[in-house]
Amino acid sequence: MFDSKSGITGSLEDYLETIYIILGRSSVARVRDIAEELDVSPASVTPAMKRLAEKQLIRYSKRNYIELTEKGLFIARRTMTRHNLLSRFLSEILGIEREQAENDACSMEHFLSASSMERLAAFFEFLAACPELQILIDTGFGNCLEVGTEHLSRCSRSICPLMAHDNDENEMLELERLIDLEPGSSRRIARINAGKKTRRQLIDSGFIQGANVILIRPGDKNLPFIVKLDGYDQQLPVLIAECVLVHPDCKENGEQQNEE
Amino acid sequence: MFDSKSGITGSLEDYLETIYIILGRSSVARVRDIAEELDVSPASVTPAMKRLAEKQLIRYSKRNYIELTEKGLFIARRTMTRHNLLSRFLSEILGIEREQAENDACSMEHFLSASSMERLAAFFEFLAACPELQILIDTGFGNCLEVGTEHLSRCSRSICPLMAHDNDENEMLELERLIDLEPGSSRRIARINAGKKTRRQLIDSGFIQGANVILIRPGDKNLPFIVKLDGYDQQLPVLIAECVLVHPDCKENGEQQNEE
DNA sequence: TTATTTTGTTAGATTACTCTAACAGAAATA
DNA sequence: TATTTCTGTTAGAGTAATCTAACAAAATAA
Repeated sequence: MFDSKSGITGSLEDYLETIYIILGRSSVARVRDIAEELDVSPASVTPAMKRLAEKQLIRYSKRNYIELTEKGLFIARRTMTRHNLLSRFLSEILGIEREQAENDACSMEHFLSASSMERLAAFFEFLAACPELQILIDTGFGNCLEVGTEHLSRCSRSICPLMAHDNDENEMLELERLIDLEPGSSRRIARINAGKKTRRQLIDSGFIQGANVILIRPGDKNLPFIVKLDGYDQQLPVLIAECVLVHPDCKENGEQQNEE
Repeated sequence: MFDSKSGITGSLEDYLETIYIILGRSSVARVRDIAEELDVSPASVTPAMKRLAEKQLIRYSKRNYIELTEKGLFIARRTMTRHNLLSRFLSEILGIEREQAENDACSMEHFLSASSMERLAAFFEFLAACPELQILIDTGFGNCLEVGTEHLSRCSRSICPLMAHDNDENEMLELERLIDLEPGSSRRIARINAGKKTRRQLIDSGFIQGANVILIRPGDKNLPFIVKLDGYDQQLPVLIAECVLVHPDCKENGEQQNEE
C-alpha cells in the first residue's frame, strides 16, 4: 500500500503531483480543480487534503486555496520526475504509444525506487552521450516495430552500420527451433518468431528471451509438446511451440545457467 | 486499485503468483505456505482465497489444498513473467542490485500493460540478437556505474569500439554548463555532472536528460539561480546549478522542442 | 485414548480510499 | 435584497486489505 520512500500512499502522491501541476498553470489550486484533474469526486478530495495537511505536505484550511509545503513540493516534483522517466522510457525506448505509456507510468511511478530512478536517469544521459546506442535503438529495435520480428534474425546485418559483419552467417544461423531439440536438451530462449497473437500467448506464459527451456516430450499431431520452463512444466500445442527459437548450446551461453 | 488487465487487484495477483510458485516446488499449496511466502498473517490468506475462488481463479474448499484453475494459472504465469521482465530489465540493463530490482519489480509488475510487456520482451530479444547493443550497455553504461558520470563525456570515445570517432572533439565539447548561458536561453539538459548526493537532488527535482531549461536569472553568491524547468519555476543554489550540463542549441536538438 | 501442537477459520477492529446524497457557505445574478 | 448557482464539506455507506485474538479442526505425540 505504501510507496517505496515517501511514507505516503500512491493516492496521496497523486494528489500532491496534481496540485503541483495545477499550480504550474493557475497560481491557485482549488478542490474542484484537483477533483477534475484526477477524475474523482470533490467529496474524495477534502479528506485527502486533510490527510496531506496532517502530514505537513500541504497548507490547507477549510474552503481555502491549497499550497504545497517545502516537503510536499519535493515529493510532488519527485513523483512527477519518476512519471516522466518511466513514460519516456516506455515511449522513446520501447516504442509504446504515448497514451499507453502515460497510463503505465501513472501507476508505476509510485513504486520506482530511488536507485532505479537514478539509473533510469543515467540511462538517458548515456543514450544522449552515445549516438551509436541511439542509432541501434532507433534503426534496429525501432524497425522491428513495423517489420515484425521475422526480420530480427537479420537485424545484426541490416540495421547495424557500426560494425563489419564478416562472419555473419554462422552467427545468425546458430539459432535452433525448440521443437527440433533432442528430449532432455536444455537451452535459453532466443526469441519468439510468431504473429502478434501467438507471440503474446507465448510471452504471457513465460517464453521470454533468456528463459531456460528443457525439452521433456516432443509432441506430435495428437500429443502436446511438454517442456520445463524455468523449472515449471508447461504444455504447448506443437504449432505454437514451433515459434520458439533457442540459442545454441555453446559455452558462451552456458555461463548464464546459474543466476546466483 | 485494479490492475491493467486481469480485473483483479494487485494483491490477488500476488496470491495467484505465490500459489504458482509454491506448486512449482511442493505439489500442494496450503494456507500456511502462502502466508509464509507472502509474509502475511494466515488470517489474511483465508479471505483472499475466498475472493479468488469466487472469481473462479482457484479451486478452494475449507481446510483443503488449493489449486489453480486454468484462468488462475494463466494470470499467475503472466504476472510472474511481468515480474521477471521488469526485474531483469532493472538488474541486467540498468545495473540495479538484484534484491532492489526484485523489490521494485514486485510492486510494478501489477501495472505493466500488455503492450509494454510485449515491447520489453522484444527489447530482450533484440538485445540478444544484437551483440553491439550488448557491448554498448555492458562496456559503456555498465562502466559508468563504477567510474561515475564524470567519465561520461568521454564515453563515446573510450567505450565504443564500434565506430571510428574522427570528429570526436567537437562532438563532445559542445556541452555547455547551464550557469554559463545567457538569461532567456532555452536548452535541453544533457546530464548531471555531480556526486551521488547532488545528482540525486537534481534528478529528484526534475533535472533529467531531455528536460527543457530556460535560464531566468543567473545567480550570484547571494541570490539563487532561477530557471524554468519544463514550464515550472525552480530555484537552485549556484553551486548545485553548476553541475547541470546542457546540449548545444543547434538544429539537431531544436527538433526535440515540441513533443506533440 | 488423551493431550499437545500445528493449521485454518472466524470475529472484530483498523486503515485507506472511494462514492452518493445532503447540506453549508460564497459568489454571481436577478 | 433575495435567489440561484457554484463550490466545498460532512455524513454515511461500501470495498479491499490487513491485523490480533479467540476458536476449531486435524495431525502428531505421549
